[in-house]
Amino acid sequence: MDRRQRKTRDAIYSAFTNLLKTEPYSKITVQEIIDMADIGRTTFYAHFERKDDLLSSLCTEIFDHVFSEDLKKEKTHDFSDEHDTRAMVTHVLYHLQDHMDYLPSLVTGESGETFMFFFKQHLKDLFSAVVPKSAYNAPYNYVLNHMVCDFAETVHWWTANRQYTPEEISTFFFETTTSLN
Amino acid sequence: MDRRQRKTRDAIYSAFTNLLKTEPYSKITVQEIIDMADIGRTTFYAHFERKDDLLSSLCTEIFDHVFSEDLKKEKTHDFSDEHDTRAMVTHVLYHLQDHMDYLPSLVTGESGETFMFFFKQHLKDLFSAVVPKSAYNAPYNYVLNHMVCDFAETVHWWTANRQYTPEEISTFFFETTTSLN
DNA sequence: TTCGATACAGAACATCATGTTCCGTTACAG
DNA sequence: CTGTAACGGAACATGATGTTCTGTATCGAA
Repeated sequence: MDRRQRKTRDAIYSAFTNLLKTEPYSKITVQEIIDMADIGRTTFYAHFERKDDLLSSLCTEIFDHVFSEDLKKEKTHDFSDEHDTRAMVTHVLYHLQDHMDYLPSLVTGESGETFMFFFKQHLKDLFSAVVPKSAYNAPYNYVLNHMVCDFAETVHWWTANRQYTPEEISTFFFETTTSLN
Repeated sequence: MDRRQRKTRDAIYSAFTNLLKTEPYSKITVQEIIDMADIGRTTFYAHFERKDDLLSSLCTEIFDHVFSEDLKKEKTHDFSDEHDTRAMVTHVLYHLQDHMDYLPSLVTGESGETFMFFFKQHLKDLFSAVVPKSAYNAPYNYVLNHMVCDFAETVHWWTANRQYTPEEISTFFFETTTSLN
Protein backbone atom coordinates (compact mmCIF):
# COMPACT_ATOMS: atom_id res chain seq x y z
CA MET A 1 0.00 0.00 0.00
CA ASP A 2 1.18 3.45 -0.87
CA ARG A 3 2.92 5.14 2.03
CA ARG A 4 0.97 8.33 1.41
CA GLN A 5 -2.34 6.54 1.62
CA ARG A 6 -1.40 4.87 4.88
CA LYS A 7 -0.28 8.15 6.43
CA THR A 8 -3.46 10.06 5.60
CA ARG A 9 -5.60 7.11 6.59
CA ASP A 10 -3.88 6.96 9.98
CA ALA A 11 -4.21 10.73 10.33
CA ILE A 12 -7.95 10.50 9.71
CA TYR A 13 -8.43 7.66 12.18
CA SER A 14 -6.36 9.46 14.78
CA ALA A 15 -8.25 12.72 14.34
CA PHE A 16 -11.56 10.91 14.46
CA THR A 17 -10.86 8.97 17.66
CA ASN A 18 -9.39 12.06 19.29
CA LEU A 19 -12.50 14.05 18.47
CA LEU A 20 -14.62 11.25 19.89
CA LYS A 21 -12.98 11.80 23.27
CA THR A 22 -14.41 15.31 23.55
CA GLU A 23 -17.48 15.26 21.31
CA PRO A 24 -20.32 12.88 20.47
CA TYR A 25 -20.24 11.39 16.99
CA SER A 26 -23.29 13.32 15.79
CA LYS A 27 -21.64 16.65 16.59
CA ILE A 28 -18.42 15.81 14.77
CA THR A 29 -18.29 17.43 11.35
CA VAL A 30 -16.21 16.34 8.38
CA GLN A 31 -14.60 19.75 8.43
CA GLU A 32 -13.35 19.15 11.99
CA ILE A 33 -11.83 15.83 11.00
CA ILE A 34 -10.16 17.48 8.00
CA ASP A 35 -8.77 20.31 10.11
CA MET A 36 -7.45 18.07 12.86
CA ALA A 37 -5.99 15.55 10.44
CA ASP A 38 -4.55 18.48 8.45
CA ILE A 39 -5.57 17.15 5.07
CA GLY A 40 -7.53 18.47 2.11
CA ARG A 41 -11.24 18.06 1.73
CA THR A 42 -10.80 16.10 -1.47
CA THR A 43 -8.47 13.70 0.25
CA PHE A 44 -11.00 12.75 2.89
CA TYR A 45 -13.64 11.89 0.32
CA ALA A 46 -11.07 9.92 -1.66
CA HIS A 47 -10.71 7.61 1.33
CA PHE A 48 -14.26 7.52 2.73
CA GLU A 49 -17.54 8.02 0.99
CA ARG A 50 -19.25 9.54 3.98
CA LYS A 51 -18.72 10.15 7.68
CA ASP A 52 -20.57 6.98 8.60
CA ASP A 53 -18.32 5.08 6.22
CA LEU A 54 -15.42 6.15 8.40
CA LEU A 55 -17.37 4.99 11.44
CA SER A 56 -18.03 1.58 9.92
CA SER A 57 -14.37 1.20 8.99
CA LEU A 58 -13.32 2.08 12.51
CA CYS A 59 -15.72 -0.50 13.92
CA THR A 60 -14.40 -3.14 11.56
CA GLU A 61 -10.86 -2.38 12.63
CA ILE A 62 -11.76 -2.48 16.31
CA PHE A 63 -13.50 -5.82 16.09
CA ASP A 64 -10.78 -7.32 13.94
CA HIS A 65 -8.70 -6.59 16.99
CA VAL A 66 -11.17 -7.58 19.69
CA PHE A 67 -12.21 -10.82 18.05
CA SER A 68 -8.70 -11.56 16.91
CA GLU A 69 -7.35 -14.78 15.54
CA ASP A 70 -6.20 -16.19 18.86
CA LEU A 71 -9.81 -15.96 19.99
CA LYS A 72 -11.03 -17.86 16.96
CA LYS A 73 -8.56 -20.57 17.86
CA GLU A 74 -10.17 -20.77 21.25
CA LYS A 75 -13.32 -21.76 19.47
CA THR A 76 -11.89 -25.25 19.35
CA HIS A 77 -12.02 -25.23 23.12
CA ASP A 78 -14.81 -26.94 24.97
CA PHE A 79 -17.15 -24.06 25.74
CA SER A 80 -19.70 -26.34 27.29
CA ASP A 81 -17.23 -26.12 30.11
CA GLU A 82 -18.10 -22.90 31.86
CA HIS A 83 -14.50 -22.15 32.73
CA ASP A 84 -13.54 -21.85 29.07
CA THR A 85 -16.53 -19.67 28.31
CA ARG A 86 -15.56 -17.31 31.10
CA ALA A 87 -12.05 -17.15 29.70
CA MET A 88 -13.41 -16.23 26.30
CA VAL A 89 -15.62 -13.48 27.70
CA THR A 90 -12.82 -12.05 29.80
CA HIS A 91 -10.57 -12.17 26.76
CA VAL A 92 -13.00 -10.02 24.79
CA LEU A 93 -13.29 -7.57 27.67
CA TYR A 94 -9.51 -7.19 27.88
CA HIS A 95 -9.31 -6.37 24.21
CA LEU A 96 -12.12 -3.85 24.48
CA GLN A 97 -10.29 -2.16 27.32
CA ASP A 98 -7.56 -1.14 24.86
CA HIS A 99 -10.04 1.24 23.23
CA MET A 100 -11.51 2.54 26.48
CA ASP A 101 -10.46 6.15 25.91
CA TYR A 102 -12.97 6.79 23.12
CA LEU A 103 -15.30 3.81 23.61
CA PRO A 104 -17.78 5.70 25.83
CA SER A 105 -18.61 8.15 23.03
CA LEU A 106 -18.71 5.37 20.48
CA VAL A 107 -21.33 3.24 22.25
CA THR A 108 -23.74 6.09 22.92
CA GLY A 109 -25.80 8.22 20.57
CA GLU A 110 -25.95 7.79 16.83
CA SER A 111 -22.66 5.91 16.59
CA GLY A 112 -23.85 3.41 19.19
CA GLU A 113 -26.31 1.98 16.71
CA THR A 114 -23.53 1.17 14.25
CA PHE A 115 -21.11 0.00 16.92
CA MET A 116 -23.66 -2.34 18.47
CA PHE A 117 -24.60 -3.72 15.06
CA PHE A 118 -21.04 -4.88 14.45
CA PHE A 119 -20.58 -5.98 18.03
CA LYS A 120 -23.72 -8.09 18.16
CA GLN A 121 -22.92 -9.74 14.88
CA HIS A 122 -19.59 -10.96 16.21
CA LEU A 123 -21.12 -11.95 19.52
CA LYS A 124 -23.77 -14.00 17.77
CA ASP A 125 -21.03 -16.04 16.14
CA LEU A 126 -19.34 -16.69 19.44
CA PHE A 127 -22.41 -17.38 21.55
CA SER A 128 -24.08 -19.64 19.03
CA ALA A 129 -21.35 -22.12 19.84
CA VAL A 130 -21.99 -21.76 23.55
CA VAL A 131 -25.76 -21.52 24.01
CA PRO A 132 -27.29 -24.97 23.75
CA LYS A 133 -30.11 -25.40 21.27
CA SER A 134 -33.54 -26.48 22.42
CA ALA A 135 -32.82 -26.03 26.08
CA TYR A 136 -35.66 -23.56 26.30
CA ASN A 137 -39.26 -23.26 25.23
CA ALA A 138 -38.54 -19.80 23.85
CA PRO A 139 -37.31 -19.71 20.23
CA TYR A 140 -33.57 -20.22 19.88
CA ASN A 141 -33.58 -16.99 17.93
CA TYR A 142 -34.87 -15.22 21.02
CA VAL A 143 -32.52 -16.86 23.46
CA LEU A 144 -29.44 -16.13 21.37
CA ASN A 145 -30.49 -12.51 20.90
CA HIS A 146 -31.09 -12.30 24.62
CA MET A 147 -27.56 -13.46 25.40
CA VAL A 148 -25.98 -11.17 22.84
CA CYS A 149 -27.87 -8.08 24.00
CA ASP A 150 -27.16 -9.01 27.58
CA PHE A 151 -23.41 -8.94 27.03
CA ALA A 152 -23.51 -5.91 24.74
CA GLU A 153 -25.40 -3.93 27.36
CA THR A 154 -22.96 -5.10 29.99
CA VAL A 155 -20.15 -3.56 27.97
CA HIS A 156 -22.23 -0.43 27.52
CA TRP A 157 -22.69 -0.24 31.29
CA TRP A 158 -18.98 -0.78 31.75
CA THR A 159 -18.08 2.25 29.64
CA ALA A 160 -20.05 4.36 32.11
CA ASN A 161 -18.61 2.54 35.16
CA ARG A 162 -14.98 2.17 34.29
CA GLN A 163 -13.66 1.49 37.77
CA TYR A 164 -14.21 -2.25 37.34
CA THR A 165 -11.74 -4.77 35.96
CA PRO A 166 -12.52 -7.15 33.10
CA GLU A 167 -12.64 -10.01 35.63
CA GLU A 168 -15.20 -8.21 37.76
CA ILE A 169 -17.37 -7.35 34.75
CA SER A 170 -17.18 -10.95 33.68
CA THR A 171 -18.34 -12.03 37.13
CA PHE A 172 -21.27 -9.62 37.05
CA PHE A 173 -22.26 -10.94 33.65
CA PHE A 174 -22.20 -14.58 34.64
CA GLU A 175 -24.03 -13.90 37.87
CA THR A 176 -27.02 -12.28 36.25
CA THR A 177 -27.21 -14.26 33.04
CA THR A 178 -28.98 -17.57 33.13
CA SER A 179 -28.45 -19.17 29.77
CA LEU A 180 -24.87 -20.25 30.30
CA ASN A 181 -24.97 -22.42 33.39
CA MET B 1 -56.87 24.52 24.50
CA ASP B 2 -57.56 26.23 21.22
CA ARG B 3 -59.34 23.95 18.77
CA ARG B 4 -56.95 25.04 16.00
CA GLN B 5 -53.91 24.08 18.05
CA ARG B 6 -55.33 20.67 18.79
CA LYS B 7 -56.16 20.04 15.15
CA THR B 8 -52.72 20.94 13.82
CA ARG B 9 -51.04 19.08 16.61
CA ASP B 10 -53.02 15.96 15.79
CA ALA B 11 -52.31 16.45 12.09
CA ILE B 12 -48.58 16.59 12.81
CA TYR B 13 -48.64 13.50 15.01
CA SER B 14 -50.70 11.63 12.46
CA ALA B 15 -48.43 12.59 9.58
CA PHE B 16 -45.37 11.71 11.60
CA THR B 17 -46.54 8.24 12.64
CA ASN B 18 -47.78 7.53 9.12
CA LEU B 19 -44.41 8.44 7.66
CA LEU B 20 -42.74 6.20 10.22
CA LYS B 21 -44.58 3.25 8.75
CA THR B 22 -42.81 3.62 5.41
CA GLU B 23 -39.59 5.43 6.28
CA PRO B 24 -36.97 5.39 9.02
CA TYR B 25 -36.92 8.43 11.29
CA SER B 26 -33.58 9.69 10.00
CA LYS B 27 -34.92 9.88 6.44
CA ILE B 28 -38.03 11.80 7.40
CA THR B 29 -37.70 15.49 6.66
CA VAL B 30 -39.63 18.33 8.25
CA GLN B 31 -40.85 19.23 4.77
CA GLU B 32 -42.43 15.79 4.39
CA ILE B 33 -44.25 16.15 7.69
CA ILE B 34 -45.45 19.61 6.68
CA ASP B 35 -46.70 18.40 3.31
CA MET B 36 -48.48 15.35 4.68
CA ALA B 37 -50.02 17.27 7.59
CA ASP B 38 -50.92 20.01 5.11
CA ILE B 39 -49.78 22.87 7.31
CA GLY B 40 -47.46 25.82 6.93
CA ARG B 41 -43.78 25.68 7.75
CA THR B 42 -44.17 28.40 10.35
CA THR B 43 -46.91 26.44 12.05
CA PHE B 44 -44.73 23.39 12.56
CA TYR B 45 -42.00 25.38 14.24
CA ALA B 46 -44.60 27.11 16.38
CA HIS B 47 -45.46 23.72 17.87
CA PHE B 48 -42.08 21.98 17.95
CA GLU B 49 -38.62 23.42 18.19
CA ARG B 50 -37.00 20.69 16.15
CA LYS B 51 -37.77 17.32 14.59
CA ASP B 52 -36.38 15.50 17.62
CA ASP B 53 -38.65 17.61 19.81
CA LEU B 54 -41.58 16.05 18.00
CA LEU B 55 -40.03 12.64 18.56
CA SER B 56 -39.64 13.25 22.27
CA SER B 57 -43.21 14.47 22.54
CA LEU B 58 -44.46 11.38 20.77
CA CYS B 59 -42.48 9.16 23.12
CA THR B 60 -43.88 10.99 26.12
CA GLU B 61 -47.41 10.50 24.80
CA ILE B 62 -46.82 6.82 24.11
CA PHE B 63 -45.45 6.08 27.54
CA ASP B 64 -48.15 8.11 29.26
CA HIS B 65 -50.39 5.56 27.64
CA VAL B 66 -48.26 2.45 28.17
CA PHE B 67 -47.47 3.19 31.79
CA SER B 68 -50.91 4.49 32.46
CA GLU B 69 -52.53 5.24 35.75
CA ASP B 70 -54.10 1.84 36.23
CA LEU B 71 -50.61 0.40 36.07
CA LYS B 72 -49.39 2.76 38.74
CA LYS B 73 -52.21 1.53 40.92
CA GLU B 74 -50.92 -1.96 40.45
CA LYS B 75 -47.75 -0.79 42.10
CA THR B 76 -49.54 -1.30 45.36
CA HIS B 77 -49.72 -4.97 44.49
CA ASP B 78 -47.32 -7.44 45.94
CA PHE B 79 -44.73 -7.78 43.20
CA SER B 80 -42.58 -10.08 45.26
CA ASP B 81 -45.27 -12.50 44.18
CA GLU B 82 -44.21 -13.56 40.71
CA HIS B 83 -47.77 -13.80 39.49
CA ASP B 84 -48.36 -10.10 39.96
CA THR B 85 -45.07 -9.21 38.30
CA ARG B 86 -46.00 -11.26 35.27
CA ALA B 87 -49.35 -9.47 35.12
CA MET B 88 -47.59 -6.13 35.17
CA VAL B 89 -45.21 -7.10 32.36
CA THR B 90 -48.02 -8.49 30.24
CA HIS B 91 -50.00 -5.33 30.88
CA VAL B 92 -47.18 -3.21 29.48
CA LEU B 93 -46.88 -5.48 26.45
CA TYR B 94 -50.57 -5.15 25.69
CA HIS B 95 -50.38 -1.40 25.77
CA LEU B 96 -47.34 -1.41 23.52
CA GLN B 97 -49.18 -3.56 21.03
CA ASP B 98 -51.57 -0.67 20.39
CA HIS B 99 -48.71 1.18 18.70
CA MET B 100 -47.38 -1.81 16.80
CA ASP B 101 -47.96 -0.33 13.34
CA TYR B 102 -45.19 2.25 13.63
CA LEU B 103 -43.25 0.85 16.59
CA PRO B 104 -40.77 -1.14 14.47
CA SER B 105 -39.44 2.03 12.83
CA LEU B 106 -39.41 3.83 16.13
CA VAL B 107 -37.23 1.36 18.00
CA THR B 108 -34.56 1.11 15.31
CA GLY B 109 -32.10 3.63 13.98
CA GLU B 110 -31.68 7.12 15.32
CA SER B 111 -35.13 7.29 16.91
CA GLY B 112 -34.46 4.06 18.80
CA GLU B 113 -31.97 5.86 21.00
CA THR B 114 -34.59 8.37 22.13
CA PHE B 115 -37.35 5.80 22.42
CA MET B 116 -35.23 3.48 24.51
CA PHE B 117 -34.16 6.35 26.74
CA PHE B 118 -37.76 7.08 27.70
CA PHE B 119 -38.65 3.40 27.87
CA LYS B 120 -35.77 2.45 30.15
CA GLN B 121 -36.48 5.35 32.46
CA HIS B 122 -40.03 4.14 33.04
CA LEU B 123 -38.89 0.54 33.34
CA LYS B 124 -36.36 1.48 35.96
CA ASP B 125 -39.15 2.88 38.09
CA LEU B 126 -41.18 -0.28 37.79
CA PHE B 127 -38.40 -2.81 38.21
CA SER B 128 -36.78 -1.07 41.14
CA ALA B 129 -39.85 -2.12 43.11
CA VAL B 130 -39.47 -5.69 41.93
CA VAL B 131 -35.77 -6.49 41.90
CA PRO B 132 -34.61 -7.21 45.47
CA LYS B 133 -31.66 -5.22 46.72
CA SER B 134 -28.47 -6.97 47.79
CA ALA B 135 -29.48 -10.33 46.42
CA TYR B 136 -26.40 -10.28 44.21
CA ASN B 137 -22.72 -9.58 44.50
CA ALA B 138 -22.91 -7.39 41.44
CA PRO B 139 -23.80 -3.71 42.10
CA TYR B 140 -27.54 -3.08 42.35
CA ASN B 141 -26.97 -0.45 39.69
CA TYR B 142 -25.78 -3.17 37.35
CA VAL B 143 -28.53 -5.67 38.14
CA LEU B 144 -31.30 -3.13 37.67
CA ASN B 145 -29.83 -1.96 34.38
CA HIS B 146 -29.52 -5.58 33.34
CA MET B 147 -33.21 -6.20 33.96
CA VAL B 148 -34.30 -3.04 32.21
CA CYS B 149 -32.18 -3.66 29.12
CA ASP B 150 -33.30 -7.26 29.10
CA PHE B 151 -36.95 -6.30 28.84
CA ALA B 152 -36.32 -3.40 26.46
CA GLU B 153 -34.45 -5.69 24.08
CA THR B 154 -37.24 -8.22 24.37
CA VAL B 155 -39.66 -5.61 23.12
CA HIS B 156 -37.21 -4.68 20.38
CA TRP B 157 -37.06 -8.33 19.34
CA TRP B 158 -40.83 -8.50 19.44
CA THR B 159 -41.21 -5.65 16.93
CA ALA B 160 -39.26 -7.78 14.46
CA ASN B 161 -41.14 -10.98 15.38
CA ARG B 162 -44.71 -9.83 15.61
CA GLN B 163 -46.39 -13.21 15.32
CA TYR B 164 -46.22 -13.69 19.10
CA THR B 165 -48.81 -12.66 21.64
CA PRO B 166 -48.07 -10.54 24.70
CA GLU B 167 -48.49 -13.64 26.86
CA GLU B 168 -45.93 -15.59 24.83
CA ILE B 169 -43.43 -12.72 24.90
CA SER B 170 -43.93 -12.48 28.63
CA THR B 171 -43.22 -16.19 28.96
CA PHE B 172 -40.03 -15.89 26.90
CA PHE B 173 -38.90 -13.02 29.07
CA PHE B 174 -39.46 -14.80 32.36
CA GLU B 175 -37.86 -17.98 31.11
CA THR B 176 -34.55 -16.38 30.18
CA THR B 177 -34.30 -13.75 32.88
CA THR B 178 -32.90 -14.76 36.19
CA SER B 179 -33.32 -11.86 38.52
CA LEU B 180 -37.02 -12.20 39.12
CA ASN B 181 -37.46 -15.70 40.49
C1' DT C 1 17.67 8.49 -12.53
C1' DT C 2 13.78 9.03 -15.07
C1' DC C 3 8.99 8.97 -15.95
C1' DG C 4 4.29 7.82 -15.77
C1' DA C 5 0.83 7.15 -12.45
C1' DT C 6 -1.44 8.53 -8.45
C1' DA C 7 -2.24 10.81 -4.21
C1' DC C 8 -2.71 15.33 -2.40
C1' DA C 9 -4.07 20.53 -1.63
C1' DG C 10 -7.03 24.18 -2.22
C1' DA C 11 -10.61 26.71 -3.76
C1' DA C 12 -14.86 27.16 -5.76
C1' DC C 13 -19.34 25.48 -6.43
C1' DA C 14 -23.97 23.05 -6.24
C1' DT C 15 -27.20 21.04 -3.13
C1' DC C 16 -30.13 20.22 0.53
C1' DA C 17 -32.32 20.38 4.96
C1' DT C 18 -32.85 23.48 8.63
C1' DG C 19 -34.67 27.24 11.13
C1' DT C 20 -36.12 32.27 10.95
C1' DT C 21 -38.55 36.46 9.60
C1' DC C 22 -42.12 39.21 7.75
C1' DC C 23 -46.70 40.06 6.50
C1' DG C 24 -51.32 39.19 5.37
C1' DT C 25 -55.33 36.21 6.50
C1' DT C 26 -58.38 33.42 9.18
C1' DA C 27 -60.50 31.63 13.24
C1' DC C 28 -61.26 31.64 18.01
C1' DA C 29 -62.91 33.39 22.70
C1' DG C 30 -65.00 36.56 25.63
C1' DC D 1 -68.40 42.50 17.70
C1' DT D 2 -63.57 42.89 18.48
C1' DG D 3 -59.06 42.11 19.99
C1' DT D 4 -55.98 38.34 20.27
C1' DA D 5 -53.78 34.38 18.71
C1' DA D 6 -53.02 30.81 15.31
C1' DC D 7 -52.25 29.90 10.59
C1' DG D 8 -50.28 30.17 5.65
C1' DG D 9 -46.86 31.34 2.34
C1' DA D 10 -42.90 33.06 0.60
C1' DA D 11 -38.50 34.57 1.08
C1' DC D 12 -34.17 34.38 3.28
C1' DA D 13 -29.92 33.08 6.09
C1' DT D 14 -27.20 29.34 7.61
C1' DG D 15 -24.44 25.38 7.78
C1' DA D 16 -22.94 20.90 6.52
C1' DT D 17 -22.39 17.94 2.66
C1' DG D 18 -20.37 16.19 -1.39
C1' DT D 19 -18.38 17.35 -6.12
C1' DT D 20 -15.37 19.35 -9.61
C1' DC D 21 -11.34 21.38 -11.42
C1' DT D 22 -6.51 22.57 -11.64
C1' DG D 23 -1.96 22.42 -10.28
C1' DT D 24 1.68 20.23 -7.34
C1' DA D 25 4.25 16.70 -5.04
C1' DT D 26 5.31 12.06 -4.14
C1' DC D 27 5.66 7.25 -5.07
C1' DG D 28 7.18 3.01 -7.39
C1' DA D 29 8.83 0.61 -11.26
C1' DA D 30 11.72 0.40 -15.30
